Amino acid sequence: MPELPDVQVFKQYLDATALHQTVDKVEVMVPRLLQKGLSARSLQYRLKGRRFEQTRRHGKYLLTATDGAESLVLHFGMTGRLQYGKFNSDTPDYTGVLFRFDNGYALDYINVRKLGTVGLVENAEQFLRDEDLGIDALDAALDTAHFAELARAHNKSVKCWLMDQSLIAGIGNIYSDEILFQARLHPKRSTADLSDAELSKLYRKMHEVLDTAISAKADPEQLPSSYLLPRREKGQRCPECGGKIEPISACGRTAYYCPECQREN
DNA sequence: ACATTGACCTGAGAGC
DNA sequence: TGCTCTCAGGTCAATG
Repeated sequence: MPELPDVQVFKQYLDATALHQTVDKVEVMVPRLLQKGLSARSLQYRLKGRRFEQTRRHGKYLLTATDGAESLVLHFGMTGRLQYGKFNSDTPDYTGVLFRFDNGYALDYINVRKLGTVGLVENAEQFLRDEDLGIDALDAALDTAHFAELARAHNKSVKCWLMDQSLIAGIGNIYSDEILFQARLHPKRSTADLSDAELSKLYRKMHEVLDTAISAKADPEQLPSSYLLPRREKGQRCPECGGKIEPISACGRTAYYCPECQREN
């Protein structure tokens, strides 16, 4: 689930629930989720008594500054999510890390597939650099000129390029499909070959899709009927032309697209 | 440089 | 019903 829109929704959720709560205890059920070198003991020790003060999202990462010097870093992998509620001893299935607050509530970091990260960093900016993350897809500094420049500097398939977190952070397999469908571009087109008009449309559609998805709370059911996502499956009908949606292997993932609306040339 | 593959995990769904 | 196979919204390392 967690690409940029999903993580933005998690951010809003955390803001509305766990923000300003004081951490009383941290329970780590799945140690492998912890950032390399971080022990459950250390996480607990460093967070105890701290309050969650401010959140920010960069790409697929959610960073939560505490009232101390450190920020909590969450990455959700493919199946991570958050759940806040009154603490009771039988935690939900798949809770990886549980942050208990002194008000009797707890924030669950839940992750079925255990691919994800819970970490603690001193310097958020430094962390983002260390992770080699590019500019956030919705950062105002990423204007259409910068976007085009990034595209021209590479010669990769446009889907691969959109998903490359070191160039633009936040877009994954699902939303790259939607953005490419809305821009009517074939996933395997090379970024170096895109015209100015195509790049400009791609930029606009990237914003449109991400904004729309956030407004829809990242729920495919709530997306406009012109969107691919709710029909992202082999043999489903294209919302534009009624043709069949096809899978194609691109970038080591399965891309779904409309061969009619998204021509290769 | 760029693309692909397999690994890391577990569950859901398809097919037999 | 139960088994086996494949696949899944993420990233990383190794390989062509």
